[in-house]
Amino acid sequence: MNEKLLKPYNPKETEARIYKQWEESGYFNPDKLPERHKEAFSMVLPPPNVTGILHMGSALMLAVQDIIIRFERMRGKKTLWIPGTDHASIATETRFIKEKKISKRDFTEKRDEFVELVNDYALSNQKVIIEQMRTMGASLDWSRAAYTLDNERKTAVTEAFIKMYESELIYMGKGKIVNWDVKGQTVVSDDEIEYESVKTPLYTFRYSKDFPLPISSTRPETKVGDTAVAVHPDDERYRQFIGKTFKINFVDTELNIKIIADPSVEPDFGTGALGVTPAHSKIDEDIASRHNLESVQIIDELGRMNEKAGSLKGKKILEAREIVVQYLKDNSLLEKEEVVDQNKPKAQRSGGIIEELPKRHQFFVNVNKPIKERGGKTLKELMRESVTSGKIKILPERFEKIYLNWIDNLRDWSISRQIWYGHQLPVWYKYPAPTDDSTDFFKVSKIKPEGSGWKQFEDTLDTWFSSGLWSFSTLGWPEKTEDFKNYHPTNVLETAYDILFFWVARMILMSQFLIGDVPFRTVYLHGLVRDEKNRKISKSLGNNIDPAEMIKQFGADAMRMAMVIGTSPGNDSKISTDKFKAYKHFANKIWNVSRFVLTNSEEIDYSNKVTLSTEDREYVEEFEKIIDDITDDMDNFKFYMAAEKLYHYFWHSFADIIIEKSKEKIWNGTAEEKASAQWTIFHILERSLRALHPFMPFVTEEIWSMVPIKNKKMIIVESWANKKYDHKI
RNA sequence: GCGCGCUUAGCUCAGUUGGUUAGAGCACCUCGUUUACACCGAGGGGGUCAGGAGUUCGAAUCUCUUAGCGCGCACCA
Repeated sequence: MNEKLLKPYNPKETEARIYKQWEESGYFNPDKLPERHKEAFSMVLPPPNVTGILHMGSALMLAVQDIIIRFERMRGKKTLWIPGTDHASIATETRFIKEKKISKRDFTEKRDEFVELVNDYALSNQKVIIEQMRTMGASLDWSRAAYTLDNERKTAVTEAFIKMYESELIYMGKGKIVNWDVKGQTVVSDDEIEYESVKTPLYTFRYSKDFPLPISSTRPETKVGDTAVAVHPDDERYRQFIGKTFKINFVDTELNIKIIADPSVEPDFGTGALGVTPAHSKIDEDIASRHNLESVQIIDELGRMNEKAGSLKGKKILEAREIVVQYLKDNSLLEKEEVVDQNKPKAQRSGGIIEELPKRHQFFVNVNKPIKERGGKTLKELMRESVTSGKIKILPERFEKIYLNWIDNLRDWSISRQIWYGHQLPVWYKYPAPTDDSTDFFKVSKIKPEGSGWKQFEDTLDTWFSSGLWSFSTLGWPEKTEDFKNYHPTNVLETAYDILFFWVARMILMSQFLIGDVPFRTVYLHGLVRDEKNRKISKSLGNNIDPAEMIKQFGADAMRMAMVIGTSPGNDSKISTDKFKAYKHFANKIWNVSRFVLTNSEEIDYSNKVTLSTEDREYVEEFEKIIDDITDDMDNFKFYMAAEKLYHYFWHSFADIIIEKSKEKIWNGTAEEKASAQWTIFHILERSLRALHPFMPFVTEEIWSMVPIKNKKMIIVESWANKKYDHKI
């Protein structure tokens, strides 16, 4: 009888020691697992950002994924779970600038110096995060740890970019409209925009007194960039004007407005006439390209009117709007002013206004281009088919519909960012760049091209470009490594639903094009963790529960159970300190039950037959049935269910009934009754510890070290509790 | 506009293909402490399963519908 057992369970004294034992055992590394582990099972950890400390969402994902990997390891799989961290380009750089109160302008000629500072900052954060992942008990193979910006991953990113460029999937958009984040001073993708619904005035007016048709706009200041008015071809009201061009003076700017007919115009919306601003609206850009209209940029990258805006030059957007509205009033051009609902686009990361404007030298991924190497299918089709064919299963299923809905509306992915911390594009040009964007002024290449004067493009890649390669870049791709052969496609991708498009979809895109296969078989999505008032946990609300603090107070096992129980797939979950407390009590319950069983039973030799009483046999059979159920739940990703069943069985059947009844038999029963009862409680405890291990690895490993079983190993590599996986001890 | 969810006990949520008296945790109430555990045990109260209609021998579960809440995408002249 171990003296440790006499005191209450103390996670603090136990966890770090156990984690060290696991690491020393090498069992996190599939190459060092015992013989019986043959069939490969792999997962990649969604790499946490190196922007700061671990949050509740990461704690949830670590808990769930570690449960999966420990379960499969016990079932005899050759398990690989790859850790890593994400440089999170835009997020890290923004955070660094804010925290250190640094201005990029001070580094105008010293980009390398700046990048090095950000990198130091990132790596020091990385250490903290990695340490916290360990405290969760995560059985990650640290020998294979990756960083999205390390050398191996740089090689993968460059290779991917060049391959995509050669297949004409990556192209340079020559003055194509981008989403410009005025505050963050960078281009962002469509997915990085959030919409805020606001009330805003909609003005209905004419450019000038003699202009025949009124138009409506919430942004009259952009109308100085108009080159056409579009009407529906069947609209009787305006048919007579189609094809005519009007020369007008609008707020001191000369405009040439051509009246065009385009079926995309809704006759019933507003006046049925649409002022076309080709430089500042993607829709208008499309109309303009159909009608060969001139495009005039009138807003600059600082969010001000430029020299093409005449007297408005230099004015901020809102100032310009006021001036224009005043002009309309002064000249009796304003016909109507009404308040309408509008979705105002904002940059998700910086919170800044998004302006649509044309920008040169920006790169895009074409999602509609047929790919020769992939049977003429487009990226969009490949992404779609991966799921519709059933090759990838998304759980819960409703997210498959959400995914497909997103694919159907997908536009080309803009991948250039005006951020310094990240993967610089492998694209070179002769300085200075030509002004006319002639087709071959740049070269795509791993290294600087021969000859003098070559300069690398300043821009870096969208951080999700490197994350998209994660399922195979972590396995050594583009090298043909053993790891890649053995572990790709990975089995399960477990992540939060809010990065389904950002990450999951991009991984499918990259893998389908570069590998010709899916990156994983099953996508299991968990929800967001919210506080007890159902608010999203965030720094600004100050409602952040620090996982590290919870682990200190209640132990990692309690933390894991609290994260998992009550958390159904794809649904947001609520967390409160009460929940941690409840499972801390449970850890102690397991401890106390073990103390009782181990002091009241002896070493079990499973080769010796014990004749069980009818009652005890029923207990054992009932237990086996429950373990079968739990195994099913695990197979179906119902971890919340499995955990709850285990909790309930262990406490309210095993402890409250079976153990209570065994006391009488052990203390006052016949020799047969005693032996039967002892065997039963020992057997159920021993099996329960195995079943509990994926969920509560520390306390079960600690107790296992005291359980008198012949030839036992650490519980982390023992067989799963299910009879099917029973092998003689 | 297109699409997807949710509404079950005071709170947080389960409830698989329709099948006895609808479950759990927390909270609450009563009783109990010399021998595994008060981080405990025994017992208890509490629900028109959002409203309505239908299918069925039978509906929390399937269909339609109303209301409220939430989410994704698109539009946003």
